[in-house]
Amino acid sequence: MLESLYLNLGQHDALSDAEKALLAGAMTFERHFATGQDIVASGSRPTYSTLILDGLAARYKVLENGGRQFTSLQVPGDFVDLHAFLLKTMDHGIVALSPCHVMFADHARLRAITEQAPHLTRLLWLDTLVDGAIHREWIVAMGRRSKTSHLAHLVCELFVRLQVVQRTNGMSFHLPLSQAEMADVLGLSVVHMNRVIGALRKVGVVSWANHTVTILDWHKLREIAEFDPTYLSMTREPR
Amino acid sequence: MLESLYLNLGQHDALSDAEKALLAGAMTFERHFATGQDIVASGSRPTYSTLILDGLAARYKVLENGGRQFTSLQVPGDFVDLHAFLLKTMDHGIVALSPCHVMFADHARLRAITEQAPHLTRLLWLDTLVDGAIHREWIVAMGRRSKTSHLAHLVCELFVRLQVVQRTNGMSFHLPLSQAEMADVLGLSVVHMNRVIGALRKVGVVSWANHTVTILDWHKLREIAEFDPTYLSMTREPR
DNA sequence: AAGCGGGTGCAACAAATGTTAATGCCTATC
DNA sequence: GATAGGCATTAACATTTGTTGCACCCGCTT
Repeated sequence: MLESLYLNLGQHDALSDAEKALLAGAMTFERHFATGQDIVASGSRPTYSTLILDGLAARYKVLENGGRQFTSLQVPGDFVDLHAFLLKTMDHGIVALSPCHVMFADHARLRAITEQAPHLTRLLWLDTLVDGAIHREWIVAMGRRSKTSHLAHLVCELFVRLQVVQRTNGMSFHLPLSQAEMADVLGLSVVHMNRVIGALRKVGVVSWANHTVTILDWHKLREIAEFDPTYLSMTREPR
Repeated sequence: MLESLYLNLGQHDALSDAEKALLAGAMTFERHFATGQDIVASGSRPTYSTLILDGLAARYKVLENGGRQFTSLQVPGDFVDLHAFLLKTMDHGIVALSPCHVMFADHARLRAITEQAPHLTRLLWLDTLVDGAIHREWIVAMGRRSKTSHLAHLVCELFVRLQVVQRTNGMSFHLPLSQAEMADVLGLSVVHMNRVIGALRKVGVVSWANHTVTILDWHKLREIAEFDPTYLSMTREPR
């Protein structure tokens, strides 16, 4: 059941059986969310953190004018709100972008892990640090990349992250977002999002239909994106 | 000497004298950096983390076309690269935006803190989580705010953060960035950066000259920015 | 079968933003 | 006190991005 979490945390450093047991012990109940449902509400003060077992979710904020911006995409094996364990108050919401199967980790038990299991604590901390590294990469993409490059970068990132948790199929992966939702990821209008996807298609690096993205030319895609996966910390070393 | 760090960490939860001593004990030597110097190089694998005692620094990435994007601004009391303690490899550089006085915390001693001082460990973890929260707010600003609102939001954020570490002077603070550097924060051209600063001046909410920003109308500025400081976690509560 | 709704795709035009270039004001330096 | 360089500011023009509106397709319901 927690295989994705073990794959996710275990990509950075070895995870012992005892540590896996501690993680499993922190888990409480499971739940399913339908597409579009809020998994965590902005402003709430959760007493548990949410692990995605299956499905795709996103963090988002909404402005007064109604504009929505996604600040991250979360794949299976990700804690969507591990930060709330210490930040306490959610300053953003989390929405299910597909049917989501999740499991809740109790904050009191996470706290016990920080008291008794330093190495596992560091791995959980690291998980949130990688989150931050992804945020920084998104900031760079939004500020200084062309929109085509930004989208290419996102495709590279998602492919690599999904590969870690074994959610890719050859060079394809499932991406259930509508173009309107993609626009809220890149910070564009729907019309322009459509243009940018068209541009990536036109140069022949991806096919994109029926919510399935297939990378046709990884080398060229990576070049357009200037994608360097260093920020994902995928090397296994002592932490 | 470490007063800014204590103020920064202590804003989220009480910091005991024993914890202050542990932090002080993790520190090694100090150093000064001149404006424009790299404090940490991209791609390096530091064995210590850098605390800013005084001055302003920024994280940045540079793209192949020469474009630079700052991903954060760091004020006194901030660890600029605490994440490198666990991420190991720097995927971005850190540059001094003013003369910087810094002090280095040894990673081996930070690791000892994670083994022996769970509460302090959580506070350090929290510090990196607030970093992430700021990143998310920047993503929203870049994606969905008007440029004027983005700049207003940045001014609000910097004012509040500098106030915590007692670097404000009434409603003014020192901001040593040139407009070209500001453009690399907001992801704009220099010319447009100038237009946006002009727009904020024109509505009379700030004066901005000689690297000094003065907030003339906090209420209105906050309104333009839709600034809500929740994401900075400035409430003191058990963590 | 007809109608509805959501999503994609596209065209025409409007607005925002980038580029290039010029001007003027400082300050450091010789 | 002359000069050069960095920076802020503005203008004119080019490019990118947003807005509005519509056509089309597909799955679903009536």
